Amino acid sequence: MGYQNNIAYLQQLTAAFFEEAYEQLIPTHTINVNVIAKDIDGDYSIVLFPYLKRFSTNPQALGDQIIQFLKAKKIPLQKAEVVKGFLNLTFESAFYDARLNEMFGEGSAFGSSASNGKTVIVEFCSPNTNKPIHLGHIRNILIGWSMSSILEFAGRAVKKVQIINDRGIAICKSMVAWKKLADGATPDSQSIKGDHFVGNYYVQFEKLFQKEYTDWQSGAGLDVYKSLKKEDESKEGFFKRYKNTYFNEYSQIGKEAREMLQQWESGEESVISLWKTMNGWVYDGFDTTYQALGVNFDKLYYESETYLRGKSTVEQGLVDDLFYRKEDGSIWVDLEEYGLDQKILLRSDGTSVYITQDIGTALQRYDDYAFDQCIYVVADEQDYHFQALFATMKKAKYSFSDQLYHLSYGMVDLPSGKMKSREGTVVDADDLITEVIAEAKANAKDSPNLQEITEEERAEVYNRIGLGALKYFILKVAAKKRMTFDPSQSVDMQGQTGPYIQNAYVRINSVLSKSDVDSITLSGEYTWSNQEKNVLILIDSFPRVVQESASEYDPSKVAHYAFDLAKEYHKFYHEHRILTAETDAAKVSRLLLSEVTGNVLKTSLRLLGIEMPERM
RNA sequence: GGCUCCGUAGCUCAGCUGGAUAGAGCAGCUGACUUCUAAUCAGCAGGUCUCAGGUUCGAAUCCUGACGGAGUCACCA
Repeated sequence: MGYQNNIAYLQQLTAAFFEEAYEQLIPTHTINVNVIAKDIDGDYSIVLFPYLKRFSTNPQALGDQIIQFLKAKKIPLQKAEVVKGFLNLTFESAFYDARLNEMFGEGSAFGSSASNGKTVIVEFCSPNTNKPIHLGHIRNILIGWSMSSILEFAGRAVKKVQIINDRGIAICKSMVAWKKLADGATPDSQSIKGDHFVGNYYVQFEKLFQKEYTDWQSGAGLDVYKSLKKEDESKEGFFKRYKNTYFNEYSQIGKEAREMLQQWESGEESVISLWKTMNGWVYDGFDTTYQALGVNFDKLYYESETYLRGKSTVEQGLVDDLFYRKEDGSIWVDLEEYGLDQKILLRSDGTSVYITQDIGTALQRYDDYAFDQCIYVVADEQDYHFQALFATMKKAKYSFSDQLYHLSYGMVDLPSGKMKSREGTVVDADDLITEVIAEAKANAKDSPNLQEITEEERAEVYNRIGLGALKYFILKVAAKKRMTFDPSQSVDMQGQTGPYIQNAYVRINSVLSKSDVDSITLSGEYTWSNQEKNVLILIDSFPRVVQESASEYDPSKVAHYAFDLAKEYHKFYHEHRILTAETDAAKVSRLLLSEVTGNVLKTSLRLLGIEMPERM
């Protein structure tokens, strides 16, 4: 846990220099230390430009001063020179032996931070219970899961939660359609996964509704069109716009769904019972998908259990004069002081809206965990909603309102454009998972390295490789950016992919298993090559990458790092013999380098929710 | 229209708290497996970092403005 990486080390030394030579305190993190580009001589460089004016000196003079300082401190430098305003430093080879020994000593904890005593809640996934999980949820889940792992590794106590949108008009639609059409069918009787089963009835409802609406448009709806249309508005445009109003005011089947919602709210026993049954089917289906993805949660919050608390909180806020009531009875909050708008908190009929239950849920969570931070992993289409939610909590003076954070990620597009359920272009999560694993199997089944293991073990290897490809493909893109998901690219296993990284680990694993060397401590007998130093410098930077990924809420940093490291290792592997190295010193050095690299690769992928196969 | 985000190679993406000659992967072309796992490696080719100004020793990165794309501005979630 005490590992200090080389960049931080040099920053600290430079700060100490400025303090000693100029009696100036310069914050260490502002000192610009970089790993030197490959084609320039040296390991690290300190950028001197920022200090020239301030200390009225020139690069050469300042550089020389720092060099003298470092020499006096007995820093093991092999070379130090000033080049065009940069102080370029090369450590002695033996310095890296010591660093590698340290990294090895940390074992699988290398890169982690000691607990900082903070509790962080990460909310992710959070599906509706009326349809199965799709590609959009997968990105959400992978970001949420990975972020949780990274934060935990970086020293926080993490609780993974979801808010399940288990009530409301959507699930009632599925229930109405089931009652009309199912004739008692169940997921078991039809051999369909529960969430898909319920989702099918949701689709059936929409079909019935659409037919009813279309019929109406050429009958009674015509008069409505004529009397309400805007100037020059086409029939098509009008009826598109009018759909919600039709649903609420005219639709027969819409009325059935709304009545069911009212019966639900008033606790009508038969409705509650059907609701429980159908949601139960959905949860069984979800569980299967979570298991396939290898994720789980510490606690599930249900909207049906938190919305009442949201309502009463809003009503109390009205009494406390934080909110106001309009003439029609709806309750609003004025967020202009936060640069936002008026926002509705309760409908005129007293029922709750989206933000209402979010208020209740946040309070419930704070009661449960007294969190230091609560992170909501939700797509960027809801940016405004979360601004409004957080501002409302602030206005209501909740102590934790500044500890709420919206991890806003970009939505997933297909090469053909946006996913649209109406056009059937939504990529189903279960299908996708099945497909990537099948692809991995197709690639791996003839591998000579998988012949000696059992069928079960082989299946596990296909699993890890397929999911590794899928997860890496999604997580390598910066969370906040919108991404294009090309299904054919997502199953690629060459180049910048999960399997490429897994392959580097498998190679290491294979070499280590053939080695006869037990415990190793290096003592500088071997001089590292440049390529080996590239790997050493990279593994040294791992703790820094983890910190960055955590503080920027972005798993893609870890993803790119894992690839960079695998790439450097593959290159090293080609250029150097390990088990049959020139000398024993070279052999043990390379073995230790390989082992630490393997550790870091495994940890990196674990932080992304990807498991390593032992062979492939 | 207001606000927010995005624009880097044919495609998918890094680099953005200012640093050295803008990088990967895929796709294309050429090579390397009797040798520790070739899901690998080496090489070739591919760029007006959307555009125009500004800030400065230095700008893909920061500022301003345009252009292009997306999201949002619901008594939906």
